This record gives sequence, C-alpha cells and structure tokens, in this order.
Amino acid sequence: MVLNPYRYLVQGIASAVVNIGKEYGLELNYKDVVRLITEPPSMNLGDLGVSIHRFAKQARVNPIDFGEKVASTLRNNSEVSTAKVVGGYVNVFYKPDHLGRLIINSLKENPNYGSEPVDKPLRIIVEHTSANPIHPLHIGHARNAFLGDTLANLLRNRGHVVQTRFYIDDTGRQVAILALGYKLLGEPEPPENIKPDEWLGRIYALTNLLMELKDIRNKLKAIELKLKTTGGSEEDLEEYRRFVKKQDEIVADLDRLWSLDKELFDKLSKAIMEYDGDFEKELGKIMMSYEKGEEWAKKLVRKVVDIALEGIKITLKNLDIDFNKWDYESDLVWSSLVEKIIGKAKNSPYFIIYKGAEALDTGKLAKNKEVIEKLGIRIRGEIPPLILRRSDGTTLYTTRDIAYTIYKFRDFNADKVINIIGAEQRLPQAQVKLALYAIGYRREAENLITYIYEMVHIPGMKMSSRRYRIVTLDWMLSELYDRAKKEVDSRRKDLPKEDRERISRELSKAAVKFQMASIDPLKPLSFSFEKALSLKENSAPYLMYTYARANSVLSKINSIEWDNIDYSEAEHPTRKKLLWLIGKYPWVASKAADDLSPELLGGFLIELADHFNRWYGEERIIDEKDPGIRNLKLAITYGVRHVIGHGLRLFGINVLPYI
RNA sequence: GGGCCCGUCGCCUAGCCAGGAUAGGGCGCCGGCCUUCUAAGCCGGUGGUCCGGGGUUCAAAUCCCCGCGGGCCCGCCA
Repeated sequence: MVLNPYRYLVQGIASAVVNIGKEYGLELNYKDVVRLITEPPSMNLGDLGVSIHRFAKQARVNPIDFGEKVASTLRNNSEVSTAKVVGGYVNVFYKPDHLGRLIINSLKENPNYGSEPVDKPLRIIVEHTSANPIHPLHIGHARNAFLGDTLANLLRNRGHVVQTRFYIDDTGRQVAILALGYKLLGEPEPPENIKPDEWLGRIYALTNLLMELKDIRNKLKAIELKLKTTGGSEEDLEEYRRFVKKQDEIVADLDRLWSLDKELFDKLSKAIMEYDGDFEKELGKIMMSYEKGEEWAKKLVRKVVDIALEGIKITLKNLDIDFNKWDYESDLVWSSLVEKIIGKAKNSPYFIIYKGAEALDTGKLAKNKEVIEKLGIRIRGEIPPLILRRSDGTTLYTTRDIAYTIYKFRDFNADKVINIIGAEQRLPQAQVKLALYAIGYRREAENLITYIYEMVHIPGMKMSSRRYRIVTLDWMLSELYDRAKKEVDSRRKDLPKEDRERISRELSKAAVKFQMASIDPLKPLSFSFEKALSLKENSAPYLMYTYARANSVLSKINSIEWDNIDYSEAEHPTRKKLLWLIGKYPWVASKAADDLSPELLGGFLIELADHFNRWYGEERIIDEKDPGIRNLKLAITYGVRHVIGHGLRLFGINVLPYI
C-alpha cells in the first residue's frame, strides 16, 4: 500500500535521473535530485518536472541529450503518459486514470491518510509555553503555545514519540517579587469573581510599580536637595527631568491599575508605602530561602505559583492544549542537579571567575568554528561569559536551564529536545548550548533544538507584564468569541442555541491558533485586532467552512461505490488538480514535520480549499447522472474533507460537521 | 560600538535554507453570481523597481559583499 503517492512519483523520477547519471559516470545524491523535482508553473507543462541543467553540466553533456535519456526511461513507467524535455527541464505527464487510481486507493485504504511514519521513530520532547507563573498568558505566549502544540502534533503524526512539557520558572526574581507583594497583602485567598492568574498579574505589576515609584521618589528627593543646596550642574538637571518623566509614566500605569481594582490597589499601596524594610534584601531572602528549600519560603512561593498555574491551566484547557509533564524549576534546584552542574563546570577548562562570580567562558568555546557549526550557532560576534551563580549564592535562570536540559534528556530518554522560545533569548540559549558542550554534555548540546519565534507586537503599544500592559489570551479569545457568535447567530438562525455557541467557540479558537501557527515564526508578527478578529483572510474559519461544505455534500448520499469509479474522467483539469493535491498531502504533512515548518501545511490547506471551492462552483457533485463520474466526484469530495479535517487537527483545530 | 532576525502590489503573506520555467494567496477597492449539493463561497477587474547598489552564475526574490529601514539582544533579569 502506498502511504505517500506524491513521494512515490517523485522517487520514480529521482531514480531515473540517478540511473542516467550513472551512465555518464556521475554519482548523484538521491536527496539532491529529489530537491530539484518541482511542479511546473502550469499543469499544461506537466505534472512534475526536474531541472537537469546541473547534472548535464556535471556530466559535460548537452542538457537536451541528458534530458532526452531521462525522459525516455520515464516513458517506460506504466503510470507515465509522456515525458518531455523543455528548456532544461524534463517534464512528466502522468496518465490521469493511473494517477487517480493510485491516489484514491491510498486514500481509501488508509483511515489515517496523511500520516507517513518514519522508519526509525525518535523520542522527542517539545517544551513550550513555559510562561512565568506570575500573570495570565498573553498574546506573546499564544504564538509560543500554538507553535509548540502544532509541532508536537506534526511530529506525532510522523510517528515520533513525543512528550510535551511546561517548565515552571518559580525560582526567579519575578516570582519572588510577586510573592513579596502577596505577603505584604497578608496572603489572602484569591477572590471568586476574577481569574486567579489575572488577579496575581495585577498584584505583580502593582508591587513592581510601587517599588519602582518608591525608589524613584527617593532619588528625586536626593537630587532636589542637591539642586537646592548647590544649584546643581546641567547633568543633574537632565537627570532630574528624566526621573520626573519616568515617575509620570509609572503614575500613569498605576492609575490604570487603580481603575481596574481600587480595593486591591489601596490595600497594596498602603502596605508597600508603609513598609520600611529594604525590598532588595527581602527579595534576596525569599529567593535564597526558596532555593534552599526552607519551609516558610516553600509554603509562600508554592502557594502563589500554584494560584497562577490554576489560571494558566484554565486558559490552556479552553484552547485544548495539554501537557504531558509540568516541571517545577525549584524541584530541580532542590534535587542538587543544579549543584552537580556547577561542580562539573568548575572542573571544565572553560571555568573562570568573571566579575567576581563563578562563570563559564562560553565566548572562548565559541571561537572554535567547528563547535559553533556543530551546535548550529549563528552568532559571529563576541559571546560574553555565562555567569553561573550570583555572589549571594543563588543560581541564574541559564544555569538552571542547563540542568533542566540534561534532566529532560535523561527523564524521557530523549533523542531530541525542542525548546520553543522567543527571539530575545537567542544569545542566552546559545550560551546554554555552549555551556552543555563545555561541561561534557555534547550529545545533549547537539540535539537541543532552539526553535525561535519572533515577537508579537501591537502597533502603538509596548507590551510589558511588569506594568500590566498586556493583551491577555483570555481577553482575545472572548472578544473573538463574541464576534464569531454574532456572525453565527445571523447566519444560522435555524440552529439551536447550544449549537451556535459550540460553533462560535470552535471558530474563535481556530482563528487564533491558525493565525499564530501558520505564518513563518521568524517573521515579526504585528498583531492587529482587526485582522486577528476578522475571521476572514487566509483563515481557519474559511477552511472549516470548506470542510463543512464537503461534509454537507457527503452527508446527502448513502455511500461511495469505490469499485465503480470511472478513472478515465480524472482528466478534467479541476478534478485532476484536486486529486493531485489530495495525493500530495502526506508529503506536505511529512515535510512540515521534518522541517519543523507548520506554515507549510497551512498554506497547502488553503490551496486545497481554494481549488475545491472553485470546483464546487464549476460542477455539480451529487446531481451527476453518470455513476462512474459521480463516484469519482464523491471520492474527490471525500478526499478533500479528509485532508482538511486531518490537516486542521494537526493545528489542534476541531473540525465541525456543519457551521 | 558589536551581534542576530526581518524587508515581496496600498496593507498582510507564500516562495529564500537546497538559485532554474509566467513571483502564488488573502485583505482592500470596482463590477457581476443565491428557484440548484452551506454565498464564511464563486467569477471578472484593479494592483509588484521582490528595500537600494554592487558581485558570483548560462540563470538571482533566492547565494556573497556594501548600504538603508524596522525589530530584538549584548544584566550577578527571565
């Protein structure tokens, strides 16, 4: 049984080229040949073509002679109708009936058509989202989460054994700030009427801002005094103005938070303004005690972290994203694995004391071109040393991440670990890889894949969770839901309320998922509300609509008579194109997994839907009188429905029988 | 100052890694199509110096160099 019709055809051409190459004394690399096989710009030129300039040149023969030999070999294949040499290409035309039979057989015999498992499955970890447990998920996390989830789905579909993990960074400074604010507030239970992560996000931002405000006021006072007594210099005045401006910004942010929740604001600001201790000292104490695992700190920090996680988990559940494992960073620290790493680092030739702190000279290792190449690091400039531990003895996130990487490889016996991570972390992630290599974890360093995505930014808004300038995923989802609901209500007055609600929910989820996961992750994503909420464009609702349309046709017939298909009628151009695309689907799904490129699949699904919708306007399906043709048309419709459904599910999108 | 990423019709985007045939979609705008399988659809029209300049090549949106523009990073933050 052919699992991947397109690959089957490509392989036929590739082996013909390789064989002719041999006749000319060339040892052609099979994969290189496959890369040069493309679809001609128009189906009139052929179904598949291969550029042979390169090979002819290598063989020092006329491209036409080389091409002619390839073409004549291909003409002997039973499914090939003809092969032509045109402008440096060998173009192949397949017999439409053979093509149709090949594709439809593959489709109907495979309930999971579109999954082409690899020969040697790998054990792969996809770590994604991993948001700090201090605030709700925002649209930046959304890109991370949907990329990660889709990648995991794609890899599983390719037959790999995949585990998804969420890394809970509970040992850092941010969590300590939140914990301190929460403590000053008197450690209250979260109120009922607000999502717990939302509530904590406000506490976190308020604590930050109030601390900053207090600090800046002290600085202003000092300068004022100086100005009064000595008159001050031009620089002092300049500094004074800068601080005033910053103070204004903080006040504006505080004002916003005040209007969100006056009661919380008043309580917390009173506590912080009256607090006479040293914030920095207190934060250090929390971090230190937590890392040491002292009971009071464990109780306090775990409590806030778990409140935040409760909210984050609700959001993720609403989006049908689940994780196989949740890893607390603190567990890692307490387990002494981090300590062990530092021990190993001390024995490494790259160990240095940098600015008085224990560090690894990752920059020195990066000078080794071979290592850089092997680790896939692109940074050519100076890479600064990686500090492993603060002077007070607490560890840094990168140090813990080294330990976590090793832990992931061990715990799952993983062949590869993929980290979905924002572009701003490129440098530290490169340092983590170098550090792993430096302390002897070469296999781990080489098989750690840093999957970078660019920022999501909102025009005219600087996102900052420290200042509570964020667009939460919850908000966006509910906004999308409202828009979808309005649309569904006006279009489907015939459906019961629950149906309309379910459809609206699925449409809104799908829209945001598809938008985030189907464009090149390296393109900075300028987030526009209009666009994200429009439900139009190259969007998931369009694909879901197309699915429902195909399903609607199929729901009106009893069954497809697979043995009564008139394959000779597959010559019709639109039908042939559709069959072709259905046949190409497994290849695309495999490639999207192998290249870690979900966007490939997104574009393909849109293309298939475009052709189906065009055809739908062109020809009647169930009204077709001729049984052979009718069954052919139904088989195509079945294929379109299957492929769109299968493909959307890889994006984590649930298809609906009707919308 | 150094480094990384991105730059394709008015706007968004595919193609770039692995150079090859007419740069493919969408939004917008203009004009058509619901007594026929879901009009979230279809058909026609509009719109492109592939950021600029060099170079490599038989061939460059794609590779290399120099610029320009935007974003990000260069912390005992994450």
